[in-house]
Order: sequence, then structure tokens, then C-alpha cells
Amino acid sequence: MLTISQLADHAGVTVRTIRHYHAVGLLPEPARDHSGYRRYDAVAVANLIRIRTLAEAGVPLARVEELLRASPEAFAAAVEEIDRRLRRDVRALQEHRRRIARLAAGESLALPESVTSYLELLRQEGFSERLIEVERDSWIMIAAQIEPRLVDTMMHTKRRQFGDGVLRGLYRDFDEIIDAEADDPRLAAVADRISSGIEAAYLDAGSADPDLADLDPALVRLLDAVFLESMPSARRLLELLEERGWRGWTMIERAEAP
Amino acid sequence: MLTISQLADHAGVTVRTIRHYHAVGLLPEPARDHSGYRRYDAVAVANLIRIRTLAEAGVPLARVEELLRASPEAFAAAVEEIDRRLRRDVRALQEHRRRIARLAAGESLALPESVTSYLELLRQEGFSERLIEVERDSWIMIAAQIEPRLVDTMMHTKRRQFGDGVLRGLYRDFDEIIDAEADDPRLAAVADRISSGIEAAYLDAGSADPDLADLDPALVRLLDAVFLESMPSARRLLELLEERGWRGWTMIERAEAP
DNA sequence: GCTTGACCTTGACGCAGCGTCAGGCTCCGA
DNA sequence: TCGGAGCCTGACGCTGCGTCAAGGTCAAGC
Repeated sequence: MLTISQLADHAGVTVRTIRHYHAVGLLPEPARDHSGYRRYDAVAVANLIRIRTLAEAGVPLARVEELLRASPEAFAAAVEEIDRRLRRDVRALQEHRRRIARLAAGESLALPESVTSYLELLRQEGFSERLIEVERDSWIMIAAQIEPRLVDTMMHTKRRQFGDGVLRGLYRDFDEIIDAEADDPRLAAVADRISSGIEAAYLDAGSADPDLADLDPALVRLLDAVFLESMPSARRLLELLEERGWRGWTMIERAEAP
Repeated sequence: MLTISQLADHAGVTVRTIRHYHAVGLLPEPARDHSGYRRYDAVAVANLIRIRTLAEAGVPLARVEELLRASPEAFAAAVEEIDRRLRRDVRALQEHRRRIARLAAGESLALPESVTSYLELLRQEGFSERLIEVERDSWIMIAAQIEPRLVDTMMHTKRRQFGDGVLRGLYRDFDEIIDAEADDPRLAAVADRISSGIEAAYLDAGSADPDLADLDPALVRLLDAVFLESMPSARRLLELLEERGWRGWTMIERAEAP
């Protein structure tokens, strides 16, 4: 006959845990000795170990109770499912390790150097702080989600496009209409220039920006939303672009003919 | 500018989670718009994702807060440690998978067949239920802790020893003195027979029972405790054995000369 | 202008799975 | 017979949110 602490030691749990299991009816209350102490037999040890085996595998206590009462077939089926979950957990842990490693590798600063130096370039070119801020916020969100190496690749492309003059012209257009209202007459001309710029990119590379192709759709929607709120005329500009055969913004694509 | 639910969607958390982080000071409260709604910028997205990366890796929120404030070196060191923990968790999960698999493989009954049939043999030989019960309880605790295959090996050895007559004689002795008090005159003779039985086993195999050699010491202590409480004269019997040069019970060993 | 439904706000209680007192009785070895 | 360890019940505390409740707000359609 065992005392509660002997039972606890043997199963590798605390006395409090055992009393908790009694309270929730998971482990039956044993007989008491003459002074009210609980006295356990070997069956209790086996039961407790079974409970812990399941509980430590992450099974909620309520389900542990079900399972121990269940038929052998139901039990086997549940064990199958628990094992699937354990395998998934292992994979999740390994994914977390990768994400944590990225955090440690200097990405703890919001932005990689390739982006900050690009923003510095824009500043030197004389673009407005408003525009640079929108650009910066977008990149913070992108950098938070994808590998730093990919960010560097994207920035490389951007620098090239900027050097070619295409992107430089676009930024200049934006800086001019950044505070324009939806009925501003300059919007149409801007839409024309954007449209032909994208057309050129499509002829060149087969899409507006191949780097963006495997961006998470949710991220793309968010970036679109950021753009829509960055200037009052954004919504109207998208309409004008749609008239010219383009849909979307961050990941702009050819629209069906209306 | 984002609303709270946009922020939540993007980071893959609930609105409630974000408010919780505000409440505990983990994420700074953003500015409010004219009607009191919270409005977030891109930096909040990046911060929230960093928080979640750590939290999902099992870091308590209180430590997440520390870490985000910590110096890059302290942060890197902490990440190192978190990664060690994650690796340990992976190993633990895999160990759980093994234990769960054992539970599923029929060990859900308290005892493997090799043990129940051995107990049946004792019953047929006419030993008392008291004695069989002590034997049974011991095996339940052993079987709960070690691989079923090893239990089968142990039972095989026991059956052989029983067949040889050594063990049979011991059981008969025990059944006779199971209710004896510590001053019973028959104890000395029993101790003599046990002693010479063990002596023979030592000459034969180099130890009393090689199968028991790698049993967990805690388990051995527990089994000794079970034996000590199984009959009133147990303690006295151990003393008599110690006078004859043997120490312990479950894993009996030659004692130093006193 | 009005309704409807999706959001937003604060405040509060609920939950698992125990940890951790508090206050008192019991056991055992010296 | 004393002191320390172990047992008892009862109750509150903790983490990380989920989940009402009881309202105010926004955008769209009629």
C-alpha cells in the first residue's frame, strides 16, 4: 500500500496533480486508512501512468477520461489521431525553429539594409516623405513575412527598374497626385503612363513583377489596402486602370475584356 | 491605416488576442480615430508578428516582453536557449509517440498475457490468493514502466526458475509465513533457504536475477516498499538476510561484511 | 432619412491544469 | 516527548486568451 507522495514520485507527478485528478473524477478516490490518509494499490500506479502518458501527449483531461473508458477499438482509433497530431506538432515546432532563427539573424530590426538604403535613395532623389513612408510601411510588412534573402532579390529588381527610369517616372507621378481628389483631371494621364509602363514590363518579363508571384494572397490584399488608404484618389486610379485592362495593384494582372 | 480586425487577420490572431496584448502592455496602444477606434500602422504588423513568432514557440508572454526590449546580444542568447528547448520538445514528442504506441498495442489491459498465465499457474499450484495478489501488483507496476517484450523475457526466466523447483519452494515458504509476526521462530529457516537459493543463482548467473539489472532504481524502491507492506514479518526477514550477507530484496545483492 | 449588418468599444466572468498558501492533524525516528 | 516530514481540506492565483453583455459606429441599399 502506497501513500499519495509515493504514488506521485513513482509516476513523476506532484501530489497536487493526483488530488486534482481525484477532484475531476479522473482517478478514483482510494480507500482511507484509520487516520484519513489515502492508501493506493498497484492498480492506481498503472492507471496514473496511463493518464500521464495521454496527458503529456497533449490530450485534454476530459478526453483522457473518455478514452480510458472507451472500447479498445475506439481507443486505438483515438490513439491513431493523437499520433497524427503529435507528428503535426513536431513539424510545427521545426517551422517555429526556422522562424525564430530568422528573428535572431538580425531581422529583429524591422527592415533589412537593402530596403533602408533604397529608401535613402528615394530621399536623395527628392521624393516626399509621405511617399517614402508608404513605401517603407509596405516593405516592413513584406519583410516581416518572407525570407530576408527574397527581400534582397526584390530590392535588387526595384533598383534596376528605378535606374531604367520607369519606376522613377511613376514615383514622380505619385508625388504629384498624392493629395489629389478623385475628380482630379491629372489622374487619367497618370493612369495612361502606368498602363504603358506595365505593358512594357509584361512584354519584357511575362508579368508585371515576377518577384511578387509567390507572395501570400493575404499579404497582397493588405498591401492593396495600405495603398488605398495612402492617397484619396487611389480608388479612382484603380478604376481608371481597370478601364485600361488592368486589375489589382500590388500584384497587377491583365483583366478580362469587360 | 488598419483597423484592429485587419491587423488581426494579417497576423493570424484574433481581435481578442490583440486587445489582450494591449492590456498587458506587450503591444503599445495605437492612436484612436475620431470615434475611438484603434488605428494601426505597418510597424504594428511587424511587432505583432514578432510577438507571435516567439509566443507560438512557447515563450511566455512575460518573457516575450523582456526579449523585445533586450539588447541584440541578450536576444540572440535567449533565442539560442529557446531553440534548445524546441529541440528538446521535439524529442519529448517523439518519446510520447512511442509511449502512446505501446498503450495502443494492447497494453491497455493492465497486464500482458505472459504475466496473467503465470499467475494462473501459481493459482493452480494452490498458492494463496494473498500471495498471488502481491505478485500481481508488483508485475502491474513493472509492466507499466518497461517494454512488454522485456516483461515476457522476465516471465520466461521466472517460469524456468519455478520449473527447477527453487522458486516453488520459496513461494511455499512465503505462503506459510505470510501472516507470521516478526518474532516467529520459522523465519530463520526461511531466511536460510532463501540465502542458499540466491547463492545458487549467483554461482549460476553471476547475480540473483540478471533480468532485473537495468530496472529503474525508483521502481526497485517501490517494489521493495510493496514487499515490506505485504507481510508483517517482511522487515525482520530482511534483517535476517542481511545477517547472512544479502542486502535489498527486489534486486538483492551481496552486502559487505559487517 | 432609415434600416440592416458588420465592426468597434469597455467590462466582466469563465476555463484548464495545476501551483501555492493557510491552518490543522498524524506519523516516525531520536 | 519532541521536531520535522507528511497528510488532510479549502481556497485563491496564474496564463492566455474565449465568450458574453451592452452599447456606439460605419457603409450600403432602399
